[in-house]
Amino acid sequence: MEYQDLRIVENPTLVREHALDKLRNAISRGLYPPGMRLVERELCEALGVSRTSVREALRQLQAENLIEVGKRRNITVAIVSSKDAEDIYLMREMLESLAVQRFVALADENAIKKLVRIHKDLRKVLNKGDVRELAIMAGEFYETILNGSGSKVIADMARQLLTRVNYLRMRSMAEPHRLEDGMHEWDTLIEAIVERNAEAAAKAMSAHLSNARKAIVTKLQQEEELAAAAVPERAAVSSRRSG
Amino acid sequence: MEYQDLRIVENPTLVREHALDKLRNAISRGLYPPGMRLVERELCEALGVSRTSVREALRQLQAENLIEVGKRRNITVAIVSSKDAEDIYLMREMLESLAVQRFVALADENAIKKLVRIHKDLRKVLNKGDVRELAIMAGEFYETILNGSGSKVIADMARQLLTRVNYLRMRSMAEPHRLEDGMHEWDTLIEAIVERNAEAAAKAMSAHLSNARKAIVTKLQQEEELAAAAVPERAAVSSRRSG
DNA sequence: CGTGCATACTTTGTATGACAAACATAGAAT
DNA sequence: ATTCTATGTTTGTCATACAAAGTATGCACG
Repeated sequence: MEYQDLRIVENPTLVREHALDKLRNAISRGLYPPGMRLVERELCEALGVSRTSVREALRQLQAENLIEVGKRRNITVAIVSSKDAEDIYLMREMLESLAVQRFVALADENAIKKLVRIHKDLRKVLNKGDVRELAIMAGEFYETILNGSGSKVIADMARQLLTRVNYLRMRSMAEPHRLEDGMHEWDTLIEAIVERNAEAAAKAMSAHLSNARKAIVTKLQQEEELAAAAVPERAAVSSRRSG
Repeated sequence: MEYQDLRIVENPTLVREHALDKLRNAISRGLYPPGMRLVERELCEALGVSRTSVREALRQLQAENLIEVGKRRNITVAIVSSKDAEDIYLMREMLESLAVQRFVALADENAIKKLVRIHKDLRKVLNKGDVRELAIMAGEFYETILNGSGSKVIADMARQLLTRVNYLRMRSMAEPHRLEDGMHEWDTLIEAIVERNAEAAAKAMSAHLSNARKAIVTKLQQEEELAAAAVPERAAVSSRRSG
């Protein structure tokens, strides 16, 4: 007779993982906005952990492109340029349309029901106008699809990209026009998923992200032009006279 | 008048970066093969650096999916399953066909000449049959295209994927049949690039990676079946009776 | 006034040493 | 042979320490 596998799923949550999560969240939801300087000792205090752990977390954030190390070694929250955003959205388009295609092929009824539920909740929250909550739920929406795509490789990569543009997404949602459009695109997407039409679902996802890309890139370009006009040149070089 | 930017490009090569490079290379070229256990203190000795630096390097490798941390916290070189390999190659197909498309659109004569030169060298090395050197040059080939794609975001991601399957690529090249095919595919690709036919180049790249994918996935599946047959079941669970 | 220099502070990179917790190993005891 | 025990190994975490580089402060002097 065989013994069953009774092992407890150990979850001693490493300190560095905890720190990593906290920092990643802070960045992705804009609590630490792009360009903000991150000082190790301050992070230690904010997180209540040692420098060792903070530094290990920072190395992971660095590999995830969420922070940048300047030439003077100082660490700042990464700034996503309009060009970067464009490429990231192109990649999301490829990855997530593939992911949703697989989701439709693989998902059981429960997964689809979950998606439909999130979608309904989204509608409700939309009417309330709470952008923060909306962003979180939209995140759940994507997450459900990624989880159901059956590919850890693709899901991981898509998640990483999503995190990088999460702050931009949130700000983009603040514009009511884009929100309405996005909701319609989601409607189409959900419809295709419920009908288990993989092809249509992939197309819908692709269209949705393509539109989101255009909106965000346009907005970023405008901001970049404004910034360039306001500070004629060499703005980034002189670190002194910024205040 | 503007002051020129005279700053010296500082290159104090951080110890942790050095360690990271060394480890990444060791893994990607199979010196540390998949599944190998990595012990921090041994790495310290091998690299001649402190545990602090090794651990920071390990965190980056972890974020790059080149190593895995087991439930017992032990670190091993990541094993790429046939399924992972398939997904990675699908992503490479998407990314690198896009990259080469852009390369053709953007590249100056020099970049193209460089590519042609590498291609010629590849032919020569192919006849000599030195697989290691071949793999390195093929890497340069891809790297040149990625650098010329004009997108840091895409290039980074593609590089990361390439690193993950680099060991598999090397082993795949050991099979002469696949090598010949691959060379022909490269011929087609180079031809399209020289003619500055972006569309054709993208197609050629896609076809090449698709073929490479099939070859590698098939091979991996065979190996996995063999391994499964040799060790009936629960092989991964009992860490004791393996020796 | 502001120019220049000296001094003190800050931040990062790196190394060490310490210790607990989780495991693994080898003997010892039954 | 099974179980218990003592000992070693490995990782996770912290606290320090210090050098190098950069930044800020402040003072003296023409």
